Amino acid sequence: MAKQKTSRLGIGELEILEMLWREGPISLSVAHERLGQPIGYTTVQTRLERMVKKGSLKKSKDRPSLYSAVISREEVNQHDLDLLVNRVNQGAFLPLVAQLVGDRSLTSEEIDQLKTMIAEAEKKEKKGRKGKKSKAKKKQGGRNA
Amino acid sequence: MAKQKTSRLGIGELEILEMLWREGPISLSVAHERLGQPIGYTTVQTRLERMVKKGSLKKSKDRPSLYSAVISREEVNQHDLDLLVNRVNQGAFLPLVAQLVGDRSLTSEEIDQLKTMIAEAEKKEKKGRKGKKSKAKKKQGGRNA
DNA sequence: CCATGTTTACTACGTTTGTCATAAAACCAT
DNA sequence: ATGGTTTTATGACAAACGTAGTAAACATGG
Repeated sequence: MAKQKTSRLGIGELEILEMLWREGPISLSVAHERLGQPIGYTTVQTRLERMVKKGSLKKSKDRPSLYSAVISREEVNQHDLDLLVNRVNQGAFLPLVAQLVGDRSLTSEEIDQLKTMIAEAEKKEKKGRKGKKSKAKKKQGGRNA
Repeated sequence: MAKQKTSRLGIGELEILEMLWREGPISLSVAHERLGQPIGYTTVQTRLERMVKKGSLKKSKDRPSLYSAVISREEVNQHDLDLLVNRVNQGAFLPLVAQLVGDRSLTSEEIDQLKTMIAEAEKKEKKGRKGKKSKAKKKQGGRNA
């Protein structure tokens, strides 16, 4: 199997995707507007078209064609998150959570949600520990090589 | 205020940085080895040099020059994490934590650490609530029109 | 039908990035 | 000093990207 290209989207592509995620399927003219930035009309067209060609966007058959993202915000986030996790200490994800949690002041609601989340995880952990004999954590140890 | 360049590092640069983070200051020849991949010697040289020129790496004056990352793993992670957070529902970070926590089976140690982490945050929250009057999270609604 | 405005297609150009070849320089063992 | 090895310096080329101009196709009010 081919070398699993890292396939990270460039910042430019992300910019387009972000717009489409929040604006939904839109025409080129609208895209140009919504993108704000002092950027040429055909420039946006080119960027959009290239992404269509690469498969990250699709274009509807409507008269003013509507462009929309093929990959969801969640998928991209998941992917980026994975890359991030694999970049931190041998795949440990706690440092990331720590950064996430430590860098902002949380509201008590958020704290509650976090607690719930942990409780969930704990329940799962207990079950896993009882049901199967030592599940051992997922493989993400030594990357591809 | 100028438009806050997104400045995301490309995947290629990240690859180099990752190597340097884990290997520490190393010479070109070592870098070539450690990078593993079937890649030409001078290719690595070029990539390294370009990054030096751009300021993301620095080269020592030793005889076989040693290359090292200028930005830390933490800084990059922090930055990427911020971008990620801003991409998720209006800056909400909980979805990310949820993904992080939900996608893997945690050990009880990890769960403990998470609890500790939450406790910390809670302490901070209480204190903040007493000291200042309602923090109110800042929105990040419309960009530059 | 036709002038005019909108949408789409095609072409072009400069920069960045990945890939590498050549070759000059510096180093080292004999 | 001399030849082989390692390190460093340059030059190149193609693909990807951001930017945008030109023009063909299409739609529409008159």
